[in-house]
Amino acid sequence: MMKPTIYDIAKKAGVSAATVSNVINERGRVGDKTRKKVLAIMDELQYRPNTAASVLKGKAAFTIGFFVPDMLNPVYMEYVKHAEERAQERGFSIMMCSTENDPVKERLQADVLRQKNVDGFIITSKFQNEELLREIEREQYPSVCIAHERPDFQFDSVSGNDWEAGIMAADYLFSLGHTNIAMIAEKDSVSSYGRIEGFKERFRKKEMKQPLIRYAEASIDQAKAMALNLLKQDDRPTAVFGGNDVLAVGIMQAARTLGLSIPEDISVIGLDDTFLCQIVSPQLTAIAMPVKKISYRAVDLLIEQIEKGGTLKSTDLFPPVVIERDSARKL
Amino acid sequence: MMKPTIYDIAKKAGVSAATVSNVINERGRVGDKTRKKVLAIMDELQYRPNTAASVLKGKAAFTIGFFVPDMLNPVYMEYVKHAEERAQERGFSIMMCSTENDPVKERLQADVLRQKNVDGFIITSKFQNEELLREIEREQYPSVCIAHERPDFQFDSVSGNDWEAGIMAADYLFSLGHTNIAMIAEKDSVSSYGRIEGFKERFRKKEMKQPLIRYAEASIDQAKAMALNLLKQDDRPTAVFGGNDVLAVGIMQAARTLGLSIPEDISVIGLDDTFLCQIVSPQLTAIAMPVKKISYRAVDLLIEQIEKGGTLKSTDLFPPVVIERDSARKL
DNA sequence: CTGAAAGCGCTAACAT
DNA sequence: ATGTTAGCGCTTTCAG
Repeated sequence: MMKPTIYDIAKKAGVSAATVSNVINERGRVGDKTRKKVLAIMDELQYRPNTAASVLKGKAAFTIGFFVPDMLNPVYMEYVKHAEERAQERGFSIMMCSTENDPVKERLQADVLRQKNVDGFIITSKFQNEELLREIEREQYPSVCIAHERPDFQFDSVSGNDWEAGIMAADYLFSLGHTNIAMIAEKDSVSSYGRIEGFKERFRKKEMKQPLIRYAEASIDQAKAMALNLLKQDDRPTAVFGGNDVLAVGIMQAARTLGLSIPEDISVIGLDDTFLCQIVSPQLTAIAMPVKKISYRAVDLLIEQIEKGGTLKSTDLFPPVVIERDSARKL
Repeated sequence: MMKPTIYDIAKKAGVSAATVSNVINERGRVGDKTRKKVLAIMDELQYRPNTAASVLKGKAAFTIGFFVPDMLNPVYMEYVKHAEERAQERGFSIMMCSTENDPVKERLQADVLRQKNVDGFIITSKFQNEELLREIEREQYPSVCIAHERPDFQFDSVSGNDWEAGIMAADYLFSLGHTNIAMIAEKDSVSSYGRIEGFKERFRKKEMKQPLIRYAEASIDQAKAMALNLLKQDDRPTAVFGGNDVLAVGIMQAARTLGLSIPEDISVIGLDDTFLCQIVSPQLTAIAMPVKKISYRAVDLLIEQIEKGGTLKSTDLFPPVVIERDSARKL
């Protein structure tokens, strides 16, 4: 017994397929008893419209392509999680797609998803493939960038305010009396750049000597290695700012292997406020990015684009907030 | 300028659509120069076949529906991650879908995904909705269960050997000289049940008094609360086994708030070996489930079902292995 | 080796 | 208020 089609319903209800379609889509005028009858039969036969057919007719697929660069940093999983949650509420599904920051994969998967008629893209990090980005822009393919502004492109973007987060990190540490402060920042990342600039800005304003900044990939081990190096110096900083939580965890581990205790010997703070912060010990004080809000807004924006057609070119910036826990102390 | 269709290619190449279809699908006999010409034009016009159309014709959608129960336990994210990785290698995409262990959501989303013509399901935990499961079984909808055997259903399943993992946990702790051991186990979970039974089995075999077992949801806070209670007893255990890593982290936090140091005052071990183990301090000794292998195998099995049609009814069980780190010590 | 034609399930004018 | 019809882009016999 095959899955019932709209014709099976129509036949059984003694009406035409068009009428069934009309009741499904609540379009056109349909008599009240006709509607009820059709509805009853759909229910009885457990009818489910075939999305492929309506997509072929030009309707939406109610599916969003979601790109993540790498799963090493849990913040991306948190973005996916919340986006899926919101998408479900809005009647959309998420096709998840990890690109490993590889321009070839980006191109491949973007093509695959477009073949599959996903209605739009959410991009959680810088695509390496600028050509692809230009193409998406040109075709006005509905897309929004998360945590990753691209002033050079006509994309909607929604992020936490990285620059402000950098500032808050500096100010918070200053307020604790620290002056000899270092930062370990993520390499090659747009958001990282904002965070660094905000951070440095504050030192400049106070006419203090610029903080030491080291760069690492967003991996615990790399951060640990950089931090080890940093903390072995003669004039060891009293506080280290991790440009994201993963980096901060690496810093904590470095401190521990050097026998430095946190926060007594050294303060460390993170940025993002992923669940990592609550798992490490001591729990990590961090500048929190409103990840959930960002995801929700990105999904809503994208759906608006899909419904209205075309890009809105809005740039939403959410303010960060500091979450005090136990990894930083007053000097 | 619209996206080119197969007809555009056909016209420009001076052949029929059927021929173009043949070269795309490498079917039928096509002359060598015809093929080359068609290929060249496809490339030039950046032609991408529209999946909706071929799905409508009855071909595969190259898409897998992946159900996760909740994102609180990172092990599910690790399953998704690896499944997506493997799916991509095999030319499939993943539609991720979280069900929050809610039977209504399960039903809703399963219906949605079937409408969207996903080729099969991967289910990472017990569906609450048995009726749905029976339906999937009856329709022979390609499906495989991960980490979640259902002997009562005709589903393929691939898991780590939970029973053996429980045994290994007990044996490992015995080998360290512990005898007063407790376990905090996850409530209402099929895998948890196996883990518990294996664990108890070993005590029975040794004719020791049965271990204390407490139940909690897979959340750090709940585990912590249970552990707090457990560790305040007069006859405090010298080792606690967390039925999964999240639970183990909760136990560690409880120990810490009681001023007990790990592993000096108390040993704790986890199960799954998610990245949590490497983040906490001390790093967590754990029984490792081969999550990556499981995901890969599940994807491969599912694709085999999709290609061959119908279920295979195989039950793959991967052996766990203990990963020693720093959270347990010899008594 | 290649083409003509029918049809997958649904939608949207346009008729009635 | 409902039905007729054409067609979305592709695949697949079946002829030639």
